Amino acid sequence: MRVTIKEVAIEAGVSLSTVSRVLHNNSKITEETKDRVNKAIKKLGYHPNFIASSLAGKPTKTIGIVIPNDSDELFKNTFFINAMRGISIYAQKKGYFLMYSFSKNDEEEVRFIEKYIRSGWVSGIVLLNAYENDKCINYLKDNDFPFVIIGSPSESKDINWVDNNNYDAMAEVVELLISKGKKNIAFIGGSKNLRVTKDRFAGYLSVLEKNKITPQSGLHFFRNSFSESEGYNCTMEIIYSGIEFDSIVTTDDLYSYGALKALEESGRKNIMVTGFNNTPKSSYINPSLTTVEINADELGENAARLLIEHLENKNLKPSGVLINSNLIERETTT
Amino acid sequence: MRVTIKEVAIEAGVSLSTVSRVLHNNSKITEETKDRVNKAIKKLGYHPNFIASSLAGKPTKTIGIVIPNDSDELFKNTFFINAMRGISIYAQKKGYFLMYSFSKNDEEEVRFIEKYIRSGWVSGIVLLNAYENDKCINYLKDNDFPFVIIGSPSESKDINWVDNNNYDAMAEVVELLISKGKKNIAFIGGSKNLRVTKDRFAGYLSVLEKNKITPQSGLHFFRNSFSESEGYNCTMEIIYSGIEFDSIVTTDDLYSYGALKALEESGRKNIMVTGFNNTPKSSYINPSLTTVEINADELGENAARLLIEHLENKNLKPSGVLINSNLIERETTT
DNA sequence: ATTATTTATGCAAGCGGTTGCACGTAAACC
DNA sequence: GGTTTACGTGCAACCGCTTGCATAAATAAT
Repeated sequence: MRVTIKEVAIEAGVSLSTVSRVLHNNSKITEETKDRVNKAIKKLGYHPNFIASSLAGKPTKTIGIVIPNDSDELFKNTFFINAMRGISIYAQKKGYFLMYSFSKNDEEEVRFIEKYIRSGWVSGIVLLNAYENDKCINYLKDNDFPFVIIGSPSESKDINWVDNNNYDAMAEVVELLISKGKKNIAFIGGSKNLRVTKDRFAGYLSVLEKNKITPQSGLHFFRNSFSESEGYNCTMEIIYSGIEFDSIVTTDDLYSYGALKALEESGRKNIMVTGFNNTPKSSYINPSLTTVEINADELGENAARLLIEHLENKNLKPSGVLINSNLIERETTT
Repeated sequence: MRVTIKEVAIEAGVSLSTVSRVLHNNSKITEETKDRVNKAIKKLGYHPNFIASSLAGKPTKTIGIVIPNDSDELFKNTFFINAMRGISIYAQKKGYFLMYSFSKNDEEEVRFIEKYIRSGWVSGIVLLNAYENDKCINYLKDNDFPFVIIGSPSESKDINWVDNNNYDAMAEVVELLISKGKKNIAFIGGSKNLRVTKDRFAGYLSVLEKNKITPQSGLHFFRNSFSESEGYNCTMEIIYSGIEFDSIVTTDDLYSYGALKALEESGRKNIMVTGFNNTPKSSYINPSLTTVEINADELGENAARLLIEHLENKNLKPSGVLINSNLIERETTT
């Protein structure tokens, strides 16, 4: 059997409570008894039993991570592992345990969250949602359970979130194109309902305005799914429309791959293209794609920080954190 | 406060023990009381508290996963996330929770394992070690703690492991080359101390022998680190040596990338090259690389299966499982 | 010296389940 | 009809730790 607090108490000649107090050094214990207890702990090789400790009321110091498993897109894979690693870096530093589960769909996602909460295992949850999942958020809010979401919530409900500074990131991209003499910049993005699309589009518009360029709605595209073919189609639409354009920015590398394909097929030269998310493929293709690295590690790390801070200080107000991204210049903008 | 077994007992008009027994339906309880209890459970929305249950002696049904975090290369491929997903698929089906931690180095790895065990949280461990880590294995064996390792142990110590059928996989690769008329096949692999290298090399030799081709030691390379530059160097060595060769097999895509570079630089044509691990880059480069998909999902899934089976049946003997891989033919072998 | 105040430590009641053993009742036996 | 057997259920101890409250000793105040 493992060494328990009881053996330590006997060895040190004190009561169980004293040992427990030494362990949490919360009460004023004489240096002398503290020493005795610590020696006993060392001598017996005692390690506290977290389960018992949790049952008795201490927080579990465990965070549950829920990962959607419904998307095969590659970038998400590196995104997830990096985010998970980021979370682990902060959590481990703070002595927290990490649990994870992959969910096939929204419904399962809620079920897992429920299980995490009801079982008593975890004291906080990180939602690694690439997109909206109001079911989860509502469930967590209804249960008043601490959580943080990576990605911004659609409306600014008062919850904890961590996201990129999408406005600035896209602004930087557009600045780059303008500095290269581009003026007619097309925009291909996801659904306009997504906060991320709105922010990136706003960043795009801001730079146009700053440079006294009138935005042309004929160059703006919002699609409901992320895929190469959507990028291809949008680009073809522009070409057929006859609207003048000299460059394309997108909110996801996938769109850009499609755009590049369309440009090549239609023989259009000197059109600069940029992407978003720095997917693995972006550096291997020819020409290599200028894109934005979103720093998933940092997103994860800050998500963990935010959550743990709120776990340890219950009356902190929910807040959001913006993480900077890096523009990676490659061949499609030269 | 959450609903406890006590409220259920009162609601159903039975004792705590009866409710507990219904929950585990291990003793003979009348259908009628069983019904009453189940109704009460449903009515009150009762969910068992795993923490209490674990304290009272039930297994935690939680598996700890330890991931080495010391190599950035490892994060370029999707091995880990896929293995983790594979593990989750089986574990979740069986109602197990999953914990993970990234470790910076061997030492930290052992520390995390120790923490997992001593805290009482986990009842089994999956080692996601790309290579040997005897410290961990020894620690786990010394403590007689259930675990499984993904990758084969160096010697066949009696432990649970899951690995690819590296012998057959490499044999298939070499068969392919021979079927294309190749005879002088170079081999570039990792350290010969690694079981994985030994197995793949053995598979390679077996096919040569079967085809009455005499292996030439001048075409065999074993390097201690996995990197593009090692692959480059080995290939250059062959070229300088003047030994005739018409193809190269490697035990990792990274070597192959280096080899391709060397071949291109030196203007050698018609040399077929194959890799291993199906890294993302392998399909994007030009020419695309013929390689072997090792099916990380399946490795993970089977690791979880093996571990859970042993957890639930203590007197099972340790065993190993071989997972098939798939040869992916691409342009470097056409 | 006596009483009031502080302080370090111990006591014991939980936290929410599990389970060996005891017990009462009903069925089975002679 | 009385005794044995089997079976379903309850009692209570326990898992290892936490913590409010009580207590005894030490210190300060009068």
